[in-house]
Amino acid sequence: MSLDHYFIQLANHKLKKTPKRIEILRVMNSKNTYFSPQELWAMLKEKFQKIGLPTVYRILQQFQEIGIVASIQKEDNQLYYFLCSIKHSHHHFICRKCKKVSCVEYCDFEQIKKSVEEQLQSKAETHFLQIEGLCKDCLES
Amino acid sequence: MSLDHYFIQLANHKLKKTPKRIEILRVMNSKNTYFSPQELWAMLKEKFQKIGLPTVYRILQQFQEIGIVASIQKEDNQLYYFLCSIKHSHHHFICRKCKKVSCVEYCDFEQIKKSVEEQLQSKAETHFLQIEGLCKDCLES
DNA sequence: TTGTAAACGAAAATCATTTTCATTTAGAAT
DNA sequence: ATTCTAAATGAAAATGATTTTCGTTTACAA
Ligand SMILES: [Mn+2]
Ligand SMILES: [Mn+2]
Ligand SMILES: [Zn+2]
Ligand SMILES: [Zn+2]
Repeated sequence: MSLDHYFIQLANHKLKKTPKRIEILRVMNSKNTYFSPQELWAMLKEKFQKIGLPTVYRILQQFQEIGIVASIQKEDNQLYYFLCSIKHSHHHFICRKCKKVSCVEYCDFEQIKKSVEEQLQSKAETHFLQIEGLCKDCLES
Repeated sequence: MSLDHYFIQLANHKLKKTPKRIEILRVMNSKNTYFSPQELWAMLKEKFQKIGLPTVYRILQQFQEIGIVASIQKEDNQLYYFLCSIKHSHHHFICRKCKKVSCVEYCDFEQIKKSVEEQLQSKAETHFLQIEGLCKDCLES
């Protein structure tokens, strides 16, 4: 996706187009993988003489708030973000080898919802689904 | 479920049947809700004059390793555990009001797996699904 | 009853994440 | 182009959950 798309979102939410934000977007947009704040920080330190880790955390949080990044859940309970501008509820496929993240729009939750509600007599309101495996590229290599 | 079931698992894995372990099992077995280590610690402090937080963390980890507790994922990225002895892959329904956790054995993942693998030409290996809503009791009250 | 590995508590360490606050900067207004 | 100001940032410290260390205690088998 074009960086301009993200710049427009920044403007829409009155977030300034700063060098740090631009670089984070550039790095994240160069690969479709998820990143930890520390990883991004390490990459940004190669380009900027001064760059604080809190800045990275802040920017990622803001990007999540304005809906251009999403986070994934890992066993280590740390924060991982990736670019995702889809607004409606959907899910993610994550390659366990290369960390690539792909959006999964298809999900027939109705069956499970129905089963849960019947068996437990409860109301299923939301669901979180994350799929892991090997992506096309990693399967081939 | 009877506490004896858990005591047998302790014995099977050569874990001693200590007062702290017994009490954690008793507390967790008294409600079908999830607990944070800190919550359990607070409850245990009422019964024991001396009880360290690391003990609670250690016991919960061990219980997870021997397959009598499982953990849930929350937005705050902290650890939450609940009693669950089901060995095979399944999912959980969590009541957002009372924190009750129910196991969900039904899941037709084949459809999504097929869709993902076709569209992304990837291999879907594992999936994590967590359902949130209101349980029977909380719906009624 | 005794021996011993396992369990435990206290204290400190670790480490990811957040807060504080003084300084700098993007971008709008002039 | 210059000025102004709220937003953005860095440095340092704080926070808070979780883990490690290590000396003492305990479960339980012999
Ligand atoms: Mn879904
Ligand atoms: Mn499933
Ligand atoms: Zn891959
Ligand atoms: Zn409930």
